[in-house]
Amino acid sequence: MEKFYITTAIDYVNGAPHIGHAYEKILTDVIYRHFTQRFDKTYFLTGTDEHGIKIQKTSAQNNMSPKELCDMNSQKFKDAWKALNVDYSQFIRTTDEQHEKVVQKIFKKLVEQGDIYKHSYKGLYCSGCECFLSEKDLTEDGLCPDHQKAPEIVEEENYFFKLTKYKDAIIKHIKTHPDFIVPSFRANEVLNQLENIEDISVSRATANVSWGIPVLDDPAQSIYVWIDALTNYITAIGYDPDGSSEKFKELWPATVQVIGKDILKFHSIYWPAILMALDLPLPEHLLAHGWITIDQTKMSKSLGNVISPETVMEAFNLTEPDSLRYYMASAAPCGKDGNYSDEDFKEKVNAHLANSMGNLLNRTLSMLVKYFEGDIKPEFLGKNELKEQALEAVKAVKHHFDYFEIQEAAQRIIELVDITNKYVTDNAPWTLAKEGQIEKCGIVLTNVLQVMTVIASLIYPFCPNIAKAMSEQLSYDINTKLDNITCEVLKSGHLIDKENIKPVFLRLDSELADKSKK
RNA sequence: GGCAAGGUAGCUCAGUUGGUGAGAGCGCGCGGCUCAUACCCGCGAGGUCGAGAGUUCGAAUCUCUCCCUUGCUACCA
Repeated sequence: MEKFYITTAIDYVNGAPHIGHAYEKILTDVIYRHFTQRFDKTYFLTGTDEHGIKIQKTSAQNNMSPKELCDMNSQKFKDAWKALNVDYSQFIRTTDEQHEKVVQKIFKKLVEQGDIYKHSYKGLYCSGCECFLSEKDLTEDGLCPDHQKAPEIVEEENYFFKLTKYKDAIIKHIKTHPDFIVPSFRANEVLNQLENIEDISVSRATANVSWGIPVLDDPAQSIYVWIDALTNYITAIGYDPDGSSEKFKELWPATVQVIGKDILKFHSIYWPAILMALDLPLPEHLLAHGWITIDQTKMSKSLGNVISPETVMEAFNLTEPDSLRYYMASAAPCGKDGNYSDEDFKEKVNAHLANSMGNLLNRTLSMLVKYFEGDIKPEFLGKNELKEQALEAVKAVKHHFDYFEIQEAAQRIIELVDITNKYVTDNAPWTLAKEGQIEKCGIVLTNVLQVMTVIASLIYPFCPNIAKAMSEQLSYDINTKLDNITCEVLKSGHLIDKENIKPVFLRLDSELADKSKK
């Protein structure tokens, strides 16, 4: 029995979720759902990162307590993932009591074993950044480039984590595990960054940052984001320095941790170092995805082009998230940036989901009803020329997922659809029916329907609702494991009545799409 | 500035270690079909493979120079 544990980055709750957050969760969910079709034990963790001075400030501005703000925004993320059919197993919040307790214990353990030490530090502190800046970070006027104000000179005694102690081990790990960082071209970037690594500050004066987890036995210091946030991946599933849960022992190390390319440094350097200090194995893969740009422009609040998943759903009047999921997961080669545009979205989902895949099922079932009253006769079975191609596609899709080539996997599925459409046209069952070659006609239709069950399974991770609609019309069990796919599950007997044949995905209306562009 | 990746048909891109006349998808044009969600199938486009030079019997594929783009370096999915 193979296990599969996948995580997303936890989102900072200083605002509402946007399409970039959604992209990561959809991508993760697609991967997760695929592996649920293969493995018995799968687990998907997501959540929110809730401490820090930004939350503290934003909540004060809004006359709320930090916890109230976190509760409110965290709920927005949960709602968004529900709307997008993101089927996480657990949603962790860094304000969860269990998490906070274990973080304190981890911190204490690292202090006791000498991996965390106290150190007086004098430097240029920007309260906006919530961190010390070096002089080269500043503008010519000596201002923080991001907040346009002068940093203060602050001397503070903080706790530091001995990152440098693990530098060589991390370099070695990256070099000996070429598939640790996906895509691999990012590994070079990380190795470069490792050259100039220093110990990192892992606490803040509670006087400055009160919204954080206090250091055990030293409440004047609160634990900074690295130890707090990164450890969520293990605290959520029951890690405890004093003895971890069975669940933890079963799930850790994570199979793949999905993150944005911007936080790869923290996940490929800080996080492995922390794990090494705790004597825990490292995750098998870090999957660093790119950004979603909007109409070729990077999405940002200042440009006012931030799109939320709801905006897209409403613009196209979508009742199900399947098409958005399909588009986002297959829009970009994994790791590179992908672009979102209304036009491209409409074009892709219409072509693939409606015209090719949906219509294929529709036309075939219609003929089965028209010529055979919806019955599959025994003599139609067992002569499927498409079987090999269908099983080949299953193999290829699995292979692509093994390497997190999600776009390629989607392409391969559509390729199988195209092959099958061509098969229908080439064999022209409507002509066979007219010419009285009734058995051959039935065989052709049955062959196609058998392939459709395979397609339903393969498309399921991307489009769970569409896949379910397909499987219902085929009386197929969508929970079939990929290893059990035979391309001959349909048996003789009555399959469907005319009134139960329904398009599984309707074309996006062009007028509607035009409207949404305004 | 440093490190890295890339510039191939209108668009998005494939093109292993150099070698049959340079490809796919989408869009577009024409043709076919009529079972189907005005769908599906076939055919076509003639792109100096960023520019220049070099190596070679032969280069989109190797070398050098130049131009341009992007990523990382430098909080943020």
